[in-house]
Amino acid sequence: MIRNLIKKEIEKAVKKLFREKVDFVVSIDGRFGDYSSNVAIILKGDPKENAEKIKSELNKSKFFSTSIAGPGFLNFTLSEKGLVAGLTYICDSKYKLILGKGRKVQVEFISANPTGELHIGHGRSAFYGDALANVLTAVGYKVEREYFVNDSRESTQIKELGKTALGKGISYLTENLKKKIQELRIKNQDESEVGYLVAKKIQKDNEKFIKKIGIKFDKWFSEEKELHAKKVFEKVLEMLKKKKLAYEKDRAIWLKTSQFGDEEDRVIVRSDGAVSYFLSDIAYHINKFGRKYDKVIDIWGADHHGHVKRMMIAKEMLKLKGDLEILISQLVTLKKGEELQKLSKRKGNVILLKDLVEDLGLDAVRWFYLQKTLSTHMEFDLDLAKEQSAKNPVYYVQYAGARMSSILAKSEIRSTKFETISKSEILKIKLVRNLVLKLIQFSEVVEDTAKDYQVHRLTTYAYELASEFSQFYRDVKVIGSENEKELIALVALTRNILAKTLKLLGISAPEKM
RNA sequence: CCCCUUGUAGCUCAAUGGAUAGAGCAGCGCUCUUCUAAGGCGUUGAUGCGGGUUCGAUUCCUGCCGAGGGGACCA
Repeated sequence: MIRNLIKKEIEKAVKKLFREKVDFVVSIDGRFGDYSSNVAIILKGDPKENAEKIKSELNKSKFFSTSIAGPGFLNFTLSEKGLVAGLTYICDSKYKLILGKGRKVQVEFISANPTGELHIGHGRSAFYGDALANVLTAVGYKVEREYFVNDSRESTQIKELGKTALGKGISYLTENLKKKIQELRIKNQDESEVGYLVAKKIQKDNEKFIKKIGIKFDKWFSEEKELHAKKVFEKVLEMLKKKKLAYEKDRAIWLKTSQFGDEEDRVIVRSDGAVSYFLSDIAYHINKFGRKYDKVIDIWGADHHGHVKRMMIAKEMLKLKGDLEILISQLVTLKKGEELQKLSKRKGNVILLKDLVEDLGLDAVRWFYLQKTLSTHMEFDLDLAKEQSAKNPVYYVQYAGARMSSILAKSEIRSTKFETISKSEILKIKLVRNLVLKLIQFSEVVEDTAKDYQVHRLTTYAYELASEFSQFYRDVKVIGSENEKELIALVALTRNILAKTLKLLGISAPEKM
């Protein structure tokens, strides 16, 4: 909010002083001030002269003071009025981040095949997708979470699963699956049917587990029920043929994606008559956009990245309305000795997410995943993860929160209105000022994250906030202070913002540790 | 061979084209008569290699080297 205010003031000044329009940034940078901007350097002419001009124009502001440094950077230091304005903004209960403006967004993630339990690779998409959905909700989008269940009787993996259940194969075979197969007392001999039944059971377990790790989906979209049973593929095919976007060749049906920039046309119905994955995806996206989302976000594993282009092309071909964004999550490889091994459910070479959560605890696991960007190539080492877990920064952050709770519980003062902070002298204390600045950044961090989806920024922010508080805690005694009332309000606010940040990440904020 | 992603400190990760590349862990020093020492303070230590664009490059372009993924009528 303060950042936007500074930006607007600069824009005003630039408009008045220069004829140019420039694309400048105001960044949170505490090294030389509280915020800083490169505007004077980007403008034509001598950067320092530009900076001087802008500075003298901005000096009218009562919210911040401006200084010039380096090659022409403008650094802004908030005045007390500025700090109070920032605080007011994040405290105002009526206030809501309105970036999303109530637009409908769907986030589809995990969507693991119902052929086995979730492994550590799925953990990424699971927690990232969940946190992203939280953030988008926080800025005013209407968000729906969806999980695509790849349970079509026709699909290869369901048939393979059926084969295994009938003792004719070993794909996906684990101890757990053996148990399930026994429980089902299979009589039917049809691979598809058996596979479907087993998959249904596996899916049910996975849904239970996902709920247990704190993720709630609005919709579990069954390929079999929603697409296959409703003959959607036939309808889509007919439509594609009618629009002359599909044709038959070598007994298969192809989509003319090459006319829209793809390297080659793609098969949508195999020569054996089975629907390809691509057609299934197209039908699914027609369904999605038919539900009138303004934006659809798919989170896919890197092994599907080759499909991104053709999916985008298909969307264009069909003129589906709304934005489609496909995010790629890099895969997780297992480190065993010096060798890297790809996770494979078919080979049974996996570490289950369930086991990881049991060993390390949900909060530590969530933090572990969420502190990395989606593009990090993770080499997973279970021993290392366990070793690190005890020192997971999540505990540091939670510990700071517990200290805040402890202060609040011990103080006699129960009124925690933020207005008291602004009316007092405490803003003159350096450590209070630092803490307040960090609090003010909260809305800015959330806003940035909603724009670029870099959810890990929130873990960094949570850590920084905890760190600012820890320093404050060391030197500023709250209970018994002559400013106790004001300081209590500050602690309560810090506690509130920290809890909000952790909630976005899906991490708990215990009162005691 | 082609395409995508990627290479930052001993390890795990950050860094909207910006200023002195940040954290955590590990290491080495301090620091509990004080609201929780799971804390605080200090310190050692890094952009794979070579060009280019730019006032400025970890970031953009390009060549090489390494890693992961894709290049199926599997998903």
